[in-house]
Amino acid sequence: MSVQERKERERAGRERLIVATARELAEEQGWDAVTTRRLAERIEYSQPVLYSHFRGKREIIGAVALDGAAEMAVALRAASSAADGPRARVAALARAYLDYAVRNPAVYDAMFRLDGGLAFAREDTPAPLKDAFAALLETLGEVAGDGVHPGLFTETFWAALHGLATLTRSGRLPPEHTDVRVDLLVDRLAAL
Amino acid sequence: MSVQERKERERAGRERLIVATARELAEEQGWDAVTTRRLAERIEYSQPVLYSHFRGKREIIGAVALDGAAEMAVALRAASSAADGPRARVAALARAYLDYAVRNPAVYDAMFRLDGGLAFAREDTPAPLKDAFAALLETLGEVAGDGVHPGLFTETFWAALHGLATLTRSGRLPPEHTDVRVDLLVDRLAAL
DNA sequence: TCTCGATGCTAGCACCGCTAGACAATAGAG
DNA sequence: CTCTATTGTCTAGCGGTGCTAGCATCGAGA
Repeated sequence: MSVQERKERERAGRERLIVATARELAEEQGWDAVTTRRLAERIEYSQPVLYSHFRGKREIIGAVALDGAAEMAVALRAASSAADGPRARVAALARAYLDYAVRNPAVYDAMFRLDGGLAFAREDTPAPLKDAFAALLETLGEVAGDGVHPGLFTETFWAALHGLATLTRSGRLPPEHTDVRVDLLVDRLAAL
Repeated sequence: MSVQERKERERAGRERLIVATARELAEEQGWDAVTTRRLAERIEYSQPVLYSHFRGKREIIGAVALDGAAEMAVALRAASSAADGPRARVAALARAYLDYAVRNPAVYDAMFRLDGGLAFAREDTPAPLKDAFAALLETLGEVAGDGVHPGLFTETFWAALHGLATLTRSGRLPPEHTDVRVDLLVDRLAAL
């Protein structure tokens, strides 16, 4: 019986290794460089091993996305709770969000740009994704304003942040004055 | 001399055919399905012909993006000018933008999600891109509010729309209540 | 010690973007 | 009208991709 448990542990460890290595590789050289061959070589196993853990590359992206969501939720809550007053909390949250996107571009892509086969905004949405959204909601919900649904407000604010993050990183918005744009968003969108 | 002209015309015609066919194929089956082989087959030429017009697939995406930008600029100006008053103009503009993204998802991706090798927000930015941004600016600039740079305001508003468009289409935001989110954006962000 | 199932490997599929080099069509010279 | 030179297009192939069939090896339990 203990043999089986050891095997399961080893298997779980290898799965974590795959996900961590995929993330590393993606952050180093971009997701296009994360090929099954390169990934297999880095973990020192053959390609088919990857397929005994994940259905395919998509699921690996999904796994990285879930890790990232949990991480981001922590970062968002930390930033928000370190600030005093609604205005400061919202501003800190927004900055933390964009900061995470800049510091972890590949993970951000896995979460919000690439197809990781994950369900969003549904009952069967994985817990880490729900929790990351909850982290946004906790701070943004209190500045939604009268008669505005907190969830819808959070979604809208999130979309704006996402637009800034993606357009800036792809070079479609100039990198300067990002803070001005964020301030604009915070000052106008939040009902303070 | 006239022979040369005829050849140039034919060449230009074929180039338009390539771009139009790439766009068709992308709208029908997504950009992943736009392979050089399939594209070559549809235009009834061999693959290398594509490379005598474009450096590679990226440039073809860029060409589709430029067509789309010109088209979108027209749509935005039409929507805006058909509305009375700043509030209505901004709302019409926002709806037209999202409407274009929904109706032409592949073109939208070519413009704002994929890498078409185009320069954004610079002096050497292609005219159609500049003009599409100008179309946004014409309407949004007048509601930027005192002391807010019209360009920066337009960028921020655009980013918010882009976020809504991409998150909704990728299933990360539920498709319902899009109009509520847009109204929120218009009412709060614009200084009316 | 032997058997048998689990596990990881090699090899290969169909497809990708892209290109070298052979070949055919055609414009211009004589 | 013929010949040559150039232009244009094609076939074939390179190294890569995600993914999988089927074989070999290893180790647990009898």
